[in-house]
Amino acid sequence: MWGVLYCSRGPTYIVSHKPSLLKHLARRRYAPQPEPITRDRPLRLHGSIARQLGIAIVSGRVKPGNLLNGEIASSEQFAVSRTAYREAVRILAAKGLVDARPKVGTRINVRSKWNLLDPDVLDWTFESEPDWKLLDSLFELRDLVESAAAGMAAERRSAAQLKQMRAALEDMATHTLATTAGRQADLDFHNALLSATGNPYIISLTSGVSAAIRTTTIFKQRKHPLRRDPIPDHRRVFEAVAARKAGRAQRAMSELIELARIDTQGFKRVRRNRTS
Amino acid sequence: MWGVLYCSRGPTYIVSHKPSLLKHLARRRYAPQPEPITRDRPLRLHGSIARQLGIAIVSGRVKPGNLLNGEIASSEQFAVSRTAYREAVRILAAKGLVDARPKVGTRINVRSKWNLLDPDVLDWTFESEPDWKLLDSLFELRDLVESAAAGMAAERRSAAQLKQMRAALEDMATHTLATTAGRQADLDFHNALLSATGNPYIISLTSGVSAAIRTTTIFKQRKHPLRRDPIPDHRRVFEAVAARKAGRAQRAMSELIELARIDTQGFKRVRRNRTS
DNA sequence: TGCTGAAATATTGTCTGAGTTATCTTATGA
DNA sequence: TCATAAGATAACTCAGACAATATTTCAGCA
Repeated sequence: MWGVLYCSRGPTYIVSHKPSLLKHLARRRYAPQPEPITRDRPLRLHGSIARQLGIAIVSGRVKPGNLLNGEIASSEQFAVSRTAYREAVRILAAKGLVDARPKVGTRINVRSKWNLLDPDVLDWTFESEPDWKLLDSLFELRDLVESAAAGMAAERRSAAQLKQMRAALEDMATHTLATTAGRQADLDFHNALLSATGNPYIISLTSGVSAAIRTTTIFKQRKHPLRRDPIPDHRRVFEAVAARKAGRAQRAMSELIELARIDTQGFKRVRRNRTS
Repeated sequence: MWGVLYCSRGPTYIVSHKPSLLKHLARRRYAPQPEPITRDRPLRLHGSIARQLGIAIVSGRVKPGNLLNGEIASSEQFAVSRTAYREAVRILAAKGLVDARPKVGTRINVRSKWNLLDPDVLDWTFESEPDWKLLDSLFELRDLVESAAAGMAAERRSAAQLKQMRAALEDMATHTLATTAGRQADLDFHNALLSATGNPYIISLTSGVSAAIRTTTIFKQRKHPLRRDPIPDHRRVFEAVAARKAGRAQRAMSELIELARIDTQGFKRVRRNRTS
C-alpha cells in the first residue's frame, strides 16, 4: 500500500503506510542523498520535519502565500503525531518562514519575512544544489562585513587575540586545508579575528555566514584542488592586524574572500556586479 | 494562595494559583508595563512564554550553561500544559538560545550560539532598558551595512525603485516624522533603497536591524525632540542614488545613520570607538 | 437594497496522561 | 585500567479530547 507523503503539488516522497517504515523515512528523508557530512547529533522527529518543510519552502517547491495542509492531514502524511508536527511548525514560524493562525491555517510567508541569515535557513538554502546568484549575494555580504571586521580587529585586537591568530595561522601552515585539522585552524583564525572586533553582532553574523559558505564550498563543489595557496593571504591579514593597520587589514581580507569566491565558483562566471 | 512563577534565581513573577488568573498573567506578563506599543496580534501562550524566557536569557537573568527547570516543573510554574511550554522551548531552540536533550535537560547556550540578529531576539534584547554598549554595536553594524547598501543601490537601482524613493521622500516631507504616516514614509524610503541593492541577504539583515533600532529609538528614549531635521540628509542620499554616485550615496547614508545614533543616545556619550 | 450583528464552522491552540527514546551515571567484568 | 552493560532521568512522542479564534454565512433590520 502506497501513498504520497506531504506536498500538495507533485508527489515528492513516496512511502508505504507501514508505521515503522514511515517513521524511519520521516526521519532520514527519502531520496538517499549522502548525509550532510556531519550533523552533531541526529535530528529528532520535529527537527527533521522542520528541516524537510524548511527545505521545501526555501527551495521554492512550495510558494509564499500558499497554505500548508492542515495539522491533522500533515501529521498523517508525515506519519507522526500532531504534537511533533506542530513543534516543527513552531520552529519554522520562529525563523519567519511561516505564520500560523487559527481558522486560517499555516501560511508560507513572503520571502522578505524570512530570517535568511538564520543558520538553519542558510543550511537549508544551500542544502541541495546552491543557487549561484544567491551564493553570490551571500559572498557580497560576507565581503562587506568581514573585511570591515578585519579593519576593526586591527584597531581593537588585544595581545592575547593576536597570539591566538598567530597560533591558528601556524596550524594552518603545518596541516594544510586538505586536512580536518587544517580547516579547524582556518576556522580558529577567522573566529579569533572576529572576536577581536568586540562587536557581538558582527561576530554572530559573520560566523554564521562564513560557516554556511564554508560547508557549501568544501563539500558541495570543489571538484578541483585549490587554485592558489591561501596561507600567504591569511598571513597578509594577520600582519596588517598585528601592525594595527586597519585599511591594509581590510583590503587583505577582501582579497582573501575574493579568492574564496573564485575557488567556490570554480570556472563559473565570476562577474561581481550584476546588471539589474 | 501564592507562589513564585518561574525563575530559580529571585522571585520575578508572583502569581496566584487560581488557574484562570494564572493563565491571564502568563499571557500578558505580570509587571504591567505599557504594552510594547504595537504587536500585530496578541501572542499565544507558547509565544508569550518563549518571550518571557527569551527576555530572561538575553537580559542575563539566567546565565549560559545553566539548566532550565524540567518540563514538568516549568510548565507547572508557568501554569500551562507541558505542550505549551515545550513549544516555547522549541522557539528558543530555533533561535539558538537553548539546547534541549534527553536525560540532560534544557541548557542555555553560550552567547556565541545565539542568533543575535533574529528579529525576536533583537526585540527581547532591547525590550526593557537597552544596553548602551550593545546598542552601539548594533549601530556600528547598521552603519557598515546600510551605507554599503546605499552605494550598491546607487549603482543598481532601477527607474521604478528611484520613483518609489522619491515618493517616500515627499511623503516624509509633508507629514513629518512626528506622525505615523511620516514614519511609515521613512520606512518606505529605506525599504525601497534596500530592495534596490538586489541582495536579499542585505535586505533581510538591514530591515531587521533598523526595525529594532527604530523601535528602540522612537519608543524607549526620545525625551527630546529631534535635534536636526532629517529630511535634508535623506534628500542627499536620494540625490546621490539618483545620480548613480555610489561613493556619495554611501557617505550620505553614513551621515544619516550617525545622526540617528546621536539622536538615540541623546546627551549620552557618543564616542564611536571603544578602547578594548 | 444594504448594513449590522449573531451563529455556524474550520483551523490552530491547549490540555492530559501515558508510553518511548536518548544519554548520563554507575556498576560490573575483563 | 579500560571496556561493557544495567539503571535512571530527562526530553521526546503519542493519542484524543476540548478551547479559542477568525472567517463565513445568514438572519434581522433600517
